[in-house]
Amino acid sequence: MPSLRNQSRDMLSSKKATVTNPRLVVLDLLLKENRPLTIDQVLKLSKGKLAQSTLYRVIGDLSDFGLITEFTTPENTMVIELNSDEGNHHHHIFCKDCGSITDIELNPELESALESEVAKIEKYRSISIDSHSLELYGTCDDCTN
Amino acid sequence: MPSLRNQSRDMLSSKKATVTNPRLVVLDLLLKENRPLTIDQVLKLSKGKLAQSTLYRVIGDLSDFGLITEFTTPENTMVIELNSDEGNHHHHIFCKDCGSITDIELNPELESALESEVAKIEKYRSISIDSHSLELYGTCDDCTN
DNA sequence: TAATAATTAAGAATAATTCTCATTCCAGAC
DNA sequence: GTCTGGAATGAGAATTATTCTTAATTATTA
Repeated sequence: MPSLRNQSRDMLSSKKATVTNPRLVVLDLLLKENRPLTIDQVLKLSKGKLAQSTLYRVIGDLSDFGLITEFTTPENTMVIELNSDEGNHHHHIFCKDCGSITDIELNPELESALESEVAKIEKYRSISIDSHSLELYGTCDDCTN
Repeated sequence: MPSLRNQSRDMLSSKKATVTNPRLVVLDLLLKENRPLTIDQVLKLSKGKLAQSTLYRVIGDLSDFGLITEFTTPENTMVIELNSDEGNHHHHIFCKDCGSITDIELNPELESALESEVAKIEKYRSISIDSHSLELYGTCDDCTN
């Protein structure tokens, strides 16, 4: 039994979640690929081991457990990503040519400048802001060359 | 003939675009409401003067002319917004309760810090970035009280 | 290992958006 | 003002992504 599988098991157990095959398949894949994956990618990479409806439900479950995060591409399709232990905040670059999604972290000063600007906006407008997302759109490394 | 209508006409003419009723209806509405509008809002506010399929096509056309911008809500439905003459860059706050969408501008220093960070990322990763969007999710003024 | 509860798979249902194509409208030539 | 060719529209069908339903299967725990 590969180590990935044990990691996935542990992740589920640590959340007191039932350990089922579809959940393991999705977690294994995210651990193995170590990058955000679209629904299509998950389905293809898991080679028919998952029913599509199951995938969507499993994604909902894993999100609820706090193990993964969902977001969407500019074309409005779902992407999932493993939550790191530290839950570190980051952003994404979407390549308009190949559709690849890359994680980026802002330099910490900028990120905290952003946070404090958000806090200012909250106060000034008397609204409350739960989260923010910054997304970059462009052409990736591979597609530029 | 109201002034809105003339403004809308002028916008289309200035782009050498054919002036048609559906296009005028959409532009009039955006000028009148002066805020981002969802597809549903446009359809309701235009009270059956537009076929849904026409609306989607007109939105594509107006985007191509550079008159409006499309983006999407966290629930993945389309929103359109008039492009200001200066094309000033701004961001959005989405209220998770009432779904309202509000424009915000970052303070200029932060916005330019963001720009230069993006430039740095471009250089460092040898990618090219066309645009970025920052979106805030929370609860608006009205829904907080 | 059996009972119970949770999860799955398949396909139907839904929602947003795009497409098709026959009809209608607009803009420029007369 | 009328004509005409190309552009745009409207109605509904088609498509795509996602969610829902339900009977069957699987996981947990006693």
